[in-house]
Amino acid sequence: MSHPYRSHTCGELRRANDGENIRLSGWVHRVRDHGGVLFIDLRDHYGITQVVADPDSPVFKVANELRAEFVIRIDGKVTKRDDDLINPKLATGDIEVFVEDLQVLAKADELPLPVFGEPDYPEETRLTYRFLDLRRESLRQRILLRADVIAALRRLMGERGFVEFQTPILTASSPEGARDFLVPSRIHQGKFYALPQAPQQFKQFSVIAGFDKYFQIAPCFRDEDPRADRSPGEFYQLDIEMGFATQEDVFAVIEPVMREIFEEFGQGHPVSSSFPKIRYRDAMRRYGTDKPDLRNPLEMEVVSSHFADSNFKIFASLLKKEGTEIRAIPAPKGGSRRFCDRMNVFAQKEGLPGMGYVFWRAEDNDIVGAGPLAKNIGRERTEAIRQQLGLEVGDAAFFLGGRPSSFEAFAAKARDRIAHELDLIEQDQFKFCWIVDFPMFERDPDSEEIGFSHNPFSMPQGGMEALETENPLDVMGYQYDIVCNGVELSSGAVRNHKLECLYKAFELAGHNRAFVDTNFSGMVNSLKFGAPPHAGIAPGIERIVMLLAGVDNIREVTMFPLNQRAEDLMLGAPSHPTNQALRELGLRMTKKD
RNA sequence: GCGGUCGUAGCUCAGCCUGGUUAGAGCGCUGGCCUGUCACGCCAGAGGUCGCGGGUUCGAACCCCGUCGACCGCGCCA
Repeated sequence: MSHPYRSHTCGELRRANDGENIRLSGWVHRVRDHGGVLFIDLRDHYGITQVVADPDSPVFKVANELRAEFVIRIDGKVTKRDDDLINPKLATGDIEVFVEDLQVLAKADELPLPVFGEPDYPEETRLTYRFLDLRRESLRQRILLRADVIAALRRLMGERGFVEFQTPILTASSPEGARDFLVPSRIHQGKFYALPQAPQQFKQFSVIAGFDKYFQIAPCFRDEDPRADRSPGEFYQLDIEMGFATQEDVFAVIEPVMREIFEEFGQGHPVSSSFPKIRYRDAMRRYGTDKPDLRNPLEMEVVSSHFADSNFKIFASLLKKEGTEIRAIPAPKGGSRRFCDRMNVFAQKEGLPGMGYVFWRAEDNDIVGAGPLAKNIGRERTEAIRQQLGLEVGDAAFFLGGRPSSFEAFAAKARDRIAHELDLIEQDQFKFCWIVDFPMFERDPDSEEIGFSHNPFSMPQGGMEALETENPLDVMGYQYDIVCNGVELSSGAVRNHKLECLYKAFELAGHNRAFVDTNFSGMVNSLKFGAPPHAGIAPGIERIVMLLAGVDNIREVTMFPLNQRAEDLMLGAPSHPTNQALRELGLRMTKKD
């Protein structure tokens, strides 16, 4: 036996190895002690093999001392199992190994976190003992899935002529965007680096430098509060930028990459054959959100005309104000008072006064709307609404009114809730779409001032001419999001590579040239020396893997995540610096009040 | 910064609404028994400041106030 630890792995032995003398190393997954005979499930990266010890074995006594997660090396003989003893759940279930020698390579204390059986454990424990958590099959498989996805992305991008570059981690603070992580400079005391929120500027420089197709599995750092689908601190993007490219060129690259990834790793669930393009404005109107879940078939419709000057005074008077409308969420098969009341209560819990509804039932061979709202507006208007929404007996519709911005967020939730309750969500598939034509500018509701609504560096549709002649609020950008099952996977844009046009865009957002020159000097400079038209996108890696793995928490697809309070419980980060470190950096701590 | 939910054995949870003997169950752990299990089985045992502090009460896991923590959400994330 030449190797000190193993001749085979724990996932390798088959019936064909019957009779061989072999050596295995691994963790004691589980011991089943029958007094006279002892079964040890031995586990390594590759699988589990059943090891058997009986009183005839020279190491029977040692085997009796084994506990969960001991690391051992065994020598033994592979034996074919009798037909009635085969374990079909194990890849190695046709055989077992009779142990002849056994060495304990490392003992294990009583476990703070069991590996076998994977019982639910508090996340704090799982993060403190992440190395144990990672021994558990389900987390382990998700981390391996992530690795496979990243490897496939590299392959797919490479096949398309994209070249992977590394960009700086110690870089400059960007005045726009999220909070930066700052790193103090020792050489320049009092100055700080910032960790990149994304390699946004570097990827543009790459293309401006003439590298036609850039990509990177890029680490991004943002000091913002976490959510279930948003890790505190750091995350990864498939960062892409292309020279001489239009919006359509970016779509043409990303669509097949996404489709291949989701088809290969998506548990066989079907993937949209084409990715429909939905204008931002239409998405907000139909779904109340710019990241619609297209597995949900419900679409809102504007039904203002049916309520104008009607006897439903709340809506009728509402509609007299500027910028208001009434929208209906159809609810096929939701036509019971019970269901409608439940949704109304849901609306009230969400802070609305309520949600009006009509439901339709059969009456004397006729379809009649029921509910207080139907009574108020009368039979004709109720019927017109039914016709518009294409609803039948047994269906219902819910109504929201006011300025769209005041109810759209709730409408999106309600649409989601209604579809879930009525079981209308199409399960087990990936439905993609593009959201396009985002507005370049928006009016701040408080200050009334016009600012960028998205990325200031995006190319406005219509270019300079549009900026000079159109109402800024009507100008749209070449900006786009890719959305899958209601999850925003990424944003992208055609970049504004014309300096004059960039100045003009900032001017409309209330910033003069000096502001742009000061805050974006690198970008401004790069546009002065022959910047090609270019465009890009950056899908979030974790979001993709979450969808593929079917989990709704980003920490379930991250090997060593920070907790909700942005702490590393294993290594104790963040931690206090030493006085010497502070001195070298020229920093002094002050007390927080 | 704000809101919601939760906090009882190492873990998952019951008990709390309606205060009253010794706070229970399953899993895990320890010991014993068991020669074919693979979620092995059987017997026994250890293990609790009911998150913490205060209040009400003759009496608090239970009611009230405060506080700490976890998770989820809002703000934030161009």
